[in-house]
Amino acid sequence: MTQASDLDSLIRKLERRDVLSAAEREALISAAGSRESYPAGADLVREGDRTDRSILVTHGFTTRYRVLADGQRQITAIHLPGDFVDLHSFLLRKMDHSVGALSNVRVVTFPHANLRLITERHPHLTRMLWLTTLLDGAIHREWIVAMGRRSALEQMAHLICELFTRLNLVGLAEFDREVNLPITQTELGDTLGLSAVHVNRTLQQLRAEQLIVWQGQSVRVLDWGRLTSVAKFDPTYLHLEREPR
Amino acid sequence: MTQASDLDSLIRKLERRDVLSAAEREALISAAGSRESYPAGADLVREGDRTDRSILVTHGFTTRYRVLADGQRQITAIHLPGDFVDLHSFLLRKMDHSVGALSNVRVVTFPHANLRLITERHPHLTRMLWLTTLLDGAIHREWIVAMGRRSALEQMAHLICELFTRLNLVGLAEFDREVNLPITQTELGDTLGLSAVHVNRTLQQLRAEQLIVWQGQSVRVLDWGRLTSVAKFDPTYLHLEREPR
DNA sequence: CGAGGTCTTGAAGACGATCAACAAACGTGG
DNA sequence: CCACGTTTGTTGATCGTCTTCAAGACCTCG
Repeated sequence: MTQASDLDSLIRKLERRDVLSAAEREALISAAGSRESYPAGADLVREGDRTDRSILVTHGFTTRYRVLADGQRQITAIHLPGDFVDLHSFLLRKMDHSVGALSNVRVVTFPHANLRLITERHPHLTRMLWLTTLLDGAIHREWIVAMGRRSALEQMAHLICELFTRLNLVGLAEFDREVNLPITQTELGDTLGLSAVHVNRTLQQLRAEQLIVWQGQSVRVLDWGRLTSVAKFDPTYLHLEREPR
Repeated sequence: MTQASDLDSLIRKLERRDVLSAAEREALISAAGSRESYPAGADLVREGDRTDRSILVTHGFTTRYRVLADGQRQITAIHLPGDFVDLHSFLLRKMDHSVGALSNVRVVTFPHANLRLITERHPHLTRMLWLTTLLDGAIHREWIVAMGRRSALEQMAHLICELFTRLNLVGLAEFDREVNLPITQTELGDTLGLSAVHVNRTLQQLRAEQLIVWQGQSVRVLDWGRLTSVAKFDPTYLHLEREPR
């Protein structure tokens, strides 16, 4: 069964934005269903699926992606522990994208029936769950800005800044230490809308400018200040303030 | 004061996705606050604002946009009548983008206090409002796919297909008739992440291929089937099915 | 009628894609 | 523990899409 500690990242993420009552934490824990594991490369959900549950990542990394008719692939979101991969399926019902595992992942499922109960009994907790999907939307908008108006170098730097900040939030990154990012250059290309070759050259440029070290899955930011300035990274869109919501 | 008919587009948009009870329609109407008007070019909301209300467009077109330090601009959403421009400000609190009027617009405001009451008394209506922000997110994802993996021509065709479909939903477009789109080529460029010059050439190509006629603000699709196939437009992401949510 | 915004066109150049080949790292089974 | 096959990363050369710059036409509205 699900253990309370599985929800630590989620609760940490929520409590960064507002206070949760003990009753709300309880409600969240009792809404959780089964634990599951998926190997790297597996699909957790497929485009077109109609599921009766939403999935929370507890360990590992996943992506939302779509594959076009000609085989081209675009990743539209990267999920870290504490992120729901498809909370929107609770109301959208039919998946308009797939969800794949970047690394081996462990998840906890939330039956939609239980989520519905939360919306009927816990207005504030409902708003907090709603908030997590709004944060998704804010990140989507930032990616649109990056894809539309930033160079490959800026875009890459921006993604690294975002991932570090979000990982830090759930205790998985310190800004001056190396971090584990299980994502290949091909996947980075599918995320940023670039070719894998150009991703490679962009990373080399970031390395040449002494901004990062990226070897295998280990990434280290050498100069956070300069990286954020290259990226024009402003974390406002992550809404990190704790306030009544 | 707000008239019930101001909410027609919103209610039409919601009822396309699920049934609303009379009590829910009432609750929505009584949650509405003042009516306001803005001239084309005005800002309804500015990045950094903390507002105590959310805005619903009843007439006209608006955009969400961000301006980068170097003056570059990126539009991240286009709103039609029946769309909330910033329902997310109810929970995100601080705006991470601005909202501008593409045309003269009329709006109805919803004080956050009233929205909060809805979340406390009307679980299903709350889910429907939540749903509208999830639809925003789904559209964002589709734009990310378009920006990352589609050519300028495909991207432009896709945007036209999306706008026609969304306008049709609120009774403002027939697929074989001309439609009023108050958006300049510069603004199209800021939407698609292209230069205004390239937007111009892309539109000329769509015209040369007998797909559209676009003169001033009047747009007419000449061959919906071929346009959707050029755009690889699949409306799944707009979640047009009516079902329990 | 004039002025500012919008649209259009041409020329040159940059950024990133594509193609191709090879090196390095990884994992799997023998 | 090594051999081998596969995935991932790296490099060079060429190509194409889209950008930038610049100028002129058109249009709308005071």
